[in-house]
Amino acid sequence: MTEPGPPALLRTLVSWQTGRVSTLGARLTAARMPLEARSDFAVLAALQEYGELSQAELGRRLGLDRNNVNGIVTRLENNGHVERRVDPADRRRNIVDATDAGLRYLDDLNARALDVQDELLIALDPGERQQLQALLEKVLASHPAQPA
Amino acid sequence: MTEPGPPALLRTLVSWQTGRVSTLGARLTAARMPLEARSDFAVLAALQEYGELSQAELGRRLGLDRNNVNGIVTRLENNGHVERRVDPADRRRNIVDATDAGLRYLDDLNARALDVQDELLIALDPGERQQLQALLEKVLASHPAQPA
DNA sequence: TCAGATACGTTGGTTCCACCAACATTGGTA
DNA sequence: TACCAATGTTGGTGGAACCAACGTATCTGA
Repeated sequence: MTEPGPPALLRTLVSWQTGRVSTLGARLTAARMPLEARSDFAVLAALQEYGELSQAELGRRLGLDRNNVNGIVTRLENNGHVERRVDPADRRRNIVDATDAGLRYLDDLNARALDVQDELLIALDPGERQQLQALLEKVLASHPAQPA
Repeated sequence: MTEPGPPALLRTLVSWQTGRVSTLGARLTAARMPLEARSDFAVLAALQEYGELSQAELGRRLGLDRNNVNGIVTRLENNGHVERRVDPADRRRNIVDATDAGLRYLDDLNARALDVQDELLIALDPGERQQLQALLEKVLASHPAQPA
C-alpha cells in the first residue's frame, strides 16, 4: 500500500512543518469558534497581562502590524470587549483597555484554546509538550518581533 | 525598561507559536524568492520523491485541497516545470510529472529553503533542531492530512 | 444492465492574515 | 522654527485555506 505521507524534503523542513501544524490548529479552532477570535484572544491576553496599551505597543508585543491592530481593536470595541480613548499625555496614541466583558470573553477563549491545544498535541506526552513549547519559544526569542 | 514580549497566555500556546514561527519562515523566504515558490517547492518535492502523481494525490500527500493544487500545477506547467496529461487508464485523472527544468528548479528552491532553515533556527544547536523536527513530525503524523 | 453514488478536475468566490503605500495629526529635536 | 519620527487611519495586494457547484468519468449494487 502506498504511504500517503509528505515527501522527505518537506517532512524535515521546520518552516514547512510549523505551517502545517499552524493550519491544523486553525482547523481545530474553527470547529469551536469563529476564526477571527484568534486575533481577539491575542489582543485581550496582552491587555490582561500588561494592562492598558497603545495600539502600536500591542502590535510590537504581538508581532502584528499596526494596520491589523486597528481592525482588531475596532471589532473588540464594537463588541464591548475593549475601550479606546486618546492618551492625554500623547494625543497621537490611543489607549486600549479591556472591559470586564472583554476579560470574561478572554477566559472563554482561553478555555477553548487549551482544548484545541490538547487535541492538537494528542500524540505528545506532557514532557514532550513542554519540550516542544520550549524549543519554539527559543526560536521566537532569537528573532525580533518586527512589525509596529 | 519594558520587556516587549508576548503575553504568557500566547507564549505557552503551541498553536500560536507555530503560527509565528511559520510567519517568520515566510518572511525569511520572501527575502530570497517570490513567496508563491513555496507551493511550487512542495509539489515538485512530492513529484521528485514519488514520481508522477494525479492532482488529487498531490493534494492528499501535501495536505492541500484540490482547488489550490490546480492553480499551482497550472503555474508550474506555464513555466515549463511540470507536464500534465490525462491518465489513459482513468480519464478523470490528470497525471502530473516534473520536467528536467522542474527538477533543476527544485534543487535551487531546496538550497534556498535550507538557508532559510539555518537562519530561522539560528538559536538551536544541531541536537535541538533534530528534536524540534522530530516533535513536529510526531504531531503531524497523528493527524490525518484531510483535504483532497 | 443500468441507475445512483463517488471521484476528479475546474471555475468562481469568501475569509483571514501579512504586508505595502499614503496621509494627517502630534510630538520630539536640531 | 524647521525638520524628522511616531501614531492612527484608510485603502489596497497577494497567498493560502476554505466552500459551492458543475461536467465528466468511473465504480457499485440492485
